[in-house]
Amino acid sequence: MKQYQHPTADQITLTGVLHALSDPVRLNYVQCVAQAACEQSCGAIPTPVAKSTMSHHIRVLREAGIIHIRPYGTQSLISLRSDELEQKFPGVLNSVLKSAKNIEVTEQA
Amino acid sequence: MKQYQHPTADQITLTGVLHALSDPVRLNYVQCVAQAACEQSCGAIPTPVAKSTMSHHIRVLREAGIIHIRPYGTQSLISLRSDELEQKFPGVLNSVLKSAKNIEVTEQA
DNA sequence: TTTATTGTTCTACGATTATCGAACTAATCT
DNA sequence: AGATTAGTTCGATAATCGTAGAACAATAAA
Repeated sequence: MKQYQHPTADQITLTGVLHALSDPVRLNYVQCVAQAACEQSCGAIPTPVAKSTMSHHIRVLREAGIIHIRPYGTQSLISLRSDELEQKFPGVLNSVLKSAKNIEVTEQA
Repeated sequence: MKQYQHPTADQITLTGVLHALSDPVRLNYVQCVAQAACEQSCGAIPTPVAKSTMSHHIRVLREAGIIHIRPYGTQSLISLRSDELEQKFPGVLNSVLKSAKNIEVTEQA
């Protein structure tokens, strides 16, 4: 069974988190996972890039400590480490996701 | 008199802001400017890198819309565009700066 | 006018990053 | 057992990034 390494809370850094969220592909991905409010398989989320590129981005998000990956058969189930991030960097993830959501709405106007 | 181009509020992007803040040198710099609570000259803030590197970083912060630069004689006076950023991305800058400050305190423990 | 100060730009380098197609791996389905 | 599915890794490319020393530019001080 494939096992993924996730950083402990101590290993998560603010600049690492900001860096991971500063890429539009990754920010959009995290938004979609957040909106789903439950574990999503990798492929459940539409992506504008190749599968290999998406694997790369998901690895960046995992290594930054933003997502948790749970293997489930041939799928990888993704969830946000919201609680740990909120405890470590209060308000950062939530405010970023809210702003990203507002942008989405504004751009659809 | 040297004039600096600053992006308008419309031109400021969330990923641009996150990218600019994801570098430790720039995050530290923005923290120092925030703590000062008034315009600082470039050189008033200690930096761990060469002057030319710092000029580069300051340009990135300006182009991301995080800081405003006002030439003042041979100096450049730096201020945070806090209000505009708060209006556009509520809570993002403040929560990031608070977390950065907490890290600073924790690391001194 | 010359010198000093502050900060910028130029140029270059090494490292990192995002991208993708091809090939691969592990689990599940038939 | 073979085929399918989901996702990963490999290897390559091009672009971006952070770094710095040297040279420069604008302003102020002497």
